[in-house]
Order: sequence, then structure tokens, then C-alpha cells
Amino acid sequence: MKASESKYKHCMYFIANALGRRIEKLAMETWKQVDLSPSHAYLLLLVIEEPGIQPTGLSEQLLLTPSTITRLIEKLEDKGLATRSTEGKLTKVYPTEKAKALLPKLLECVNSFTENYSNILGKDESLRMVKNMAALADKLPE
Amino acid sequence: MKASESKYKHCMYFIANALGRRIEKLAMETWKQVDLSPSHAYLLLLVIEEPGIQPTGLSEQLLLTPSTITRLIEKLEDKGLATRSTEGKLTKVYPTEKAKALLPKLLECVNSFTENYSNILGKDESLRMVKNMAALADKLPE
DNA sequence: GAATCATATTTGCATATACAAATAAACTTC
DNA sequence: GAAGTTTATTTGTATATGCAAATATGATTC
Repeated sequence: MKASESKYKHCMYFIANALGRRIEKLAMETWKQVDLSPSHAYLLLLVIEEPGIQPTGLSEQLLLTPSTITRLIEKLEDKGLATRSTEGKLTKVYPTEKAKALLPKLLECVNSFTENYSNILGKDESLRMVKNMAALADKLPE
Repeated sequence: MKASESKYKHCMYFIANALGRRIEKLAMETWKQVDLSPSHAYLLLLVIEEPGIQPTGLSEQLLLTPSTITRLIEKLEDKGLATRSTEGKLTKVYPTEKAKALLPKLLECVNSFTENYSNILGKDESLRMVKNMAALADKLPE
């Protein structure tokens, strides 16, 4: 069924989550190429861009809770893509060589995902909607 | 951090999910009053409105997979709010008396949630955005 | 410098959701 | 009417995420 045919088509909760799940699915397909979930991939990109970034910084950038960040990093460690070094109460996260070597493919995925939804949703429409949705998110409490 | 300040502010995956999580949080607070998650509540409303509705119908209305629907119903059974009756290969779901008695409160929650986000996001803006987001979701593959 | 407070991170636990496989019933076709 | 196919539902398992508590470090205040 289409979202706009559901009895809850007027409900923000329903529509925001339905849209999120569908976008997530699309993203998962793209990132499967490098055997990562979208969250792991975006976190890894931040780590490559800024080696030594801390969980707090990642949490802020990704709008995910610190505990979720810990779990994401753990998985990247398991995959040999990131390392953690504890310095006092701080933790710094670094990309491994393997991760750096993967960068071109990661960027390719970013592009192909963007192209993917732009083709489906329309390029201008997507840009506009992302902006508007970000503005909505800004207004809501963390 | 605001969504529009993140490095991924232009990414549909990132923004759609961040918005979804924030809306979900708001919805959870509302529905806590009746000790239900938003998904359980909306499912229960469908069951009250159409006693005997089948998991397939619920799955279509809620845009959730059948297995998720099964799990949601199980929980409502545990709470004494719904019952299932298996007839051949079909399953029909019914509200209990307890659920029917709860209806006014459920409707109150629907209203207070809508008011809640309308106040935060602006009434017209919310309406327009829900419509636009539904249109986006429609275009994406299930 | 000891005691308190604040900050960063992790851990234990709970939840919602999905996928794939299993089950079971109904339908088709010959 | 038997065999194969389709449909409806459930089950087993995996995932991402969050909250609250635990831990550990650093900062402040007296």
C-alpha cells in the first residue's frame, strides 16, 4: 500500500517513520557493496576525515546517542576498519589502513546512493525536501 | 547539534532517519500515558475500528512487515488488549473490552500528539510536510 | 589535598523492526 | 482428487537504537 493511502497518511509519526524505513532500505542496498550498514559507513567516513575524533563528536555529528556510537565503533573494530585508543577519560577513534584504502569505494557509495534517490524522487525535489526535513528536525527536542 | 549543522545535513538517509527518531521520541512521550508505544497504539486503533481485521490488512495499513505485526499483536495480547482467533489459514484480531474502554484515552493521545507537533513545527507547515513526505514515500519501493 | 561535582565512555538491558525459513491452509490444474 | 502452487501467518534470528546505571577520569571548591 502507498503511504498516502493509509488511514494514518496525515500522521507525522507514521509518515516520518515510513519514509525513514524506505530510505534506509535503499541506503542499505547501496552500502551492502562494501558490507556496511549506512550508519557504520557514515561513522567511518567521519573517522577517516578526522582521525582521532571522539565518540562525543561522532554522537553530535550523527545525532545518535553515545551508547549507539560505542556499539557502532565496536563493529568497525571487529571488521578491522577502526581502532580506539583510550587517553584518560577520552577515547579517540582512528581509521585503519584498510579503512583508508576503502575510502574511494565509500565515496562511490555516497554518490551512487545520492544519485539513486535523486533519480527516484527528482533531484530538485530531493534537495528541497532534505532541507525542509532538516529544518523540522531542528525544531524538535533532541 | 542541530540536524542542519551536521556534515550530513544534505543526506536524505541521515535527515530522514534523524527526523524519524525525533518524531518517534515525541510520540513515545505522548503514548506513555496509556503505556503503549506508538506502533502498538496505532495498531490497536485499527483493530478497534475494524474488529476481525487480519494481520495482512494491518501490515498494509501500517507499512510494517507481517512478522512485525505478529510481534505487535503478541504484546497487545499480553497486555489483555487484543485477542487472535485462527480460522483456517487466516487470523482475525479483535479488541478486548479493556481495549474498547481505553478508546477515549487513545483518541485523546492521538489529538494531543498532533497538537504537540503542530505547536512545535507550525500547523500549516506540519500539514504540508506530512503530505510531501507521504508523496516521497509513495515513490520509493516498498 | 579531600570531597564533591561534572564529563566521557561503556555496559546491561530492552525495544522495534526486518529477513528468511517454517508451517499450514486454500486454490488450481490436470 | 492428487500434486503442485500460492497465500497467510508465525518463528528463529539478527540488527540498530535507546535509556539508565556503572565506571572512570578530570575539574572545582573549600
